[in-house]
Amino acid sequence: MAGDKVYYQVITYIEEMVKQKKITFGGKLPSEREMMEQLSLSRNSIREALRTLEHLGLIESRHGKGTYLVNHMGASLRSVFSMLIFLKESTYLEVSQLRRAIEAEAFDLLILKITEEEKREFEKILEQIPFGDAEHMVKVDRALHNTLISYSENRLLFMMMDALSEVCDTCTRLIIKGAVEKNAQWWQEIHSRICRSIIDGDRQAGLAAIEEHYDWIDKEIYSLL
Amino acid sequence: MAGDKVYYQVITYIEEMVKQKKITFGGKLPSEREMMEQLSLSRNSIREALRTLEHLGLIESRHGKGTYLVNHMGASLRSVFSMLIFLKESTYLEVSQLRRAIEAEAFDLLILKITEEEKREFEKILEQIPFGDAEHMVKVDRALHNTLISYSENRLLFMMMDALSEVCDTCTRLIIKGAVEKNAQWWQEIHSRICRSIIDGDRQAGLAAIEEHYDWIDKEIYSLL
DNA sequence: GAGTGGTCTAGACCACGGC
DNA sequence: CCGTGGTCTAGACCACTCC
Repeated sequence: MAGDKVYYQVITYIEEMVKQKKITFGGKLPSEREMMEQLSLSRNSIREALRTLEHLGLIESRHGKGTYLVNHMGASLRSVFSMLIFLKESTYLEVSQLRRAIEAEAFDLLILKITEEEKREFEKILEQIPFGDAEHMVKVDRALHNTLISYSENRLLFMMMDALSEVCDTCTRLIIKGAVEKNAQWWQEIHSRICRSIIDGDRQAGLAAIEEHYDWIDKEIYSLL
Repeated sequence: MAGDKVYYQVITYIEEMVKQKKITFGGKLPSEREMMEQLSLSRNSIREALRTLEHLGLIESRHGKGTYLVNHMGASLRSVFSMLIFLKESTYLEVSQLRRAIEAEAFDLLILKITEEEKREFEKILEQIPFGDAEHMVKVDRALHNTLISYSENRLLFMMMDALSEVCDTCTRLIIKGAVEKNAQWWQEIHSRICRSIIDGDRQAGLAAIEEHYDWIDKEIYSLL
């Protein structure tokens, strides 16, 4: 966190306030004009620093209200990933491979510590799989993957998956819709298998289903290029 | 990438230049004073925008020289992860679990497309495992994990692993050094197994070894808390 | 209307890099 | 010495939110 530029003073200043718990998430920071006095810096420098922190996901400036301490690190990750894709420094296929890794790991963690109550959640999802049109199935798909990740109880995995999902949202939607239209039965089956393996605590079957699920997605991505 | 704030004009401006290939990585952008004229914005706004892009990893301002288009997205990721840890919105254990996921996936990709030449690289590493002190073994460890990831040919996995590694660098170093001192033989064996499984193309054995490797790290992290 | 962020003005000086 | 980024000055006006 070190640096020679002036705005690091602002960052340190805010970090101190966080450390000493003078502000917590959702709390309001001193106004720009107030920080200006307290740190004897120009408003320019204050604002440059705030911009940095804003894009780090630590604060949010609300017009007419003030600057607030928030936790939007997820959005930060998202913008970095978007930039990577934009600059072609990464591809959808690479993103998909990372998603596969995260989902498999989340599944592994989930299987170890899932409660009966959580299992019932998956039973509900399982029931919803057979019915509905493409739109409905996209929803069920999201619900399943989301629940899987969140019950893994690893906030980092959750945040990563969330960020990555949004990055290639349109791409994914296209693929999923294509899938449920062309191959609805297979799609239903693979998701049912994932659900059931969670409920039954069958690690091998679950991982295999996830593999198959992503193999298919990767194949589709490949065919889109 | 939309937004109402003025500095989005600057971002769009630069994005356009990138799209039209007027500048490439390493290239120099117009000076702040020049952009000021071209976009009819104040220098303040230009600079706020540049700060945003700098912390996104897209540009770098060099004092006395100018602003350059770069690719430092890795550093951006790193700072977000550091912030997460700093704010206790994530833990070393969570980071370790993500690393495990990435490494397992990289291994999977690697196994599919490794060349004979690349295998020889792992043979070299394998030879170096038995010799040396703690310091040496830390180096070999790095070399192995690094080579594994980079041969997976997924730049995203590589970048993620790189960012995550630096975030918990001191923590990891401690653990590894502890390992090679307390349990050198086990440490050597597990790394040998990873190498051999790559050379032999034995997916099951490799994944098992990686699991074991990270199980041990997680256990150590747990005992540090 | 008071307070706040968003932006601008029209300059200025310093520190750094390259010629 | 010149161009560049880093920072500052001492204001200003607008748009927004809350009371």
